[in-house]
Amino acid sequence: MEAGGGLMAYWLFKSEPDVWGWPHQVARGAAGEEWHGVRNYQARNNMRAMVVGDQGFFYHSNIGKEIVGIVEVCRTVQQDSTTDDPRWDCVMLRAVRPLLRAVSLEDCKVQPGLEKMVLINNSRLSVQPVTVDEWQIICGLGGIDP
DNA sequence: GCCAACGTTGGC
DNA sequence: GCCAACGTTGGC
Repeated sequence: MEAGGGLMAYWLFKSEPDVWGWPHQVARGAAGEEWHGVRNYQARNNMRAMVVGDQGFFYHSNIGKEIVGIVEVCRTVQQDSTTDDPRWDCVMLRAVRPLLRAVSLEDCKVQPGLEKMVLINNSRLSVQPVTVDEWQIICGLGGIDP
């Protein structure tokens, strides 16, 4: 699997918008920003599986509880610069585009085809996989082409 | 602000 | 390796 060639993978990244929200991410521009601070093995392992070019939803937890934009992995994992603990590393993400309409957690819960979303069934996982079908459904709800 | 769910830690 | 205690997340 490689950027531009192999299979595209999809993900979802959660952040509390008062700490790090979509506007912060957009302000970083093409340079992107480390998705640091993850201290959970499952979330970290998901990041380890990412390649440059993978796409992700940007979700606002706690405040809003909605998917607001699309990000792209622009650097594969390396040590999380906010800790010396070698267990934790992170990818770099850049904002790609906003959804035309935010897609809320509630929208996802009632939408046929999203019953198995990790967002709904494992709400505490901060970096989670999204299936192609889920990606397409949510892009549709968000008013953009997948 | 509450609390259920879940992940991590550390004593044994 | 088990499991009780503890801390955190995040929806409500």
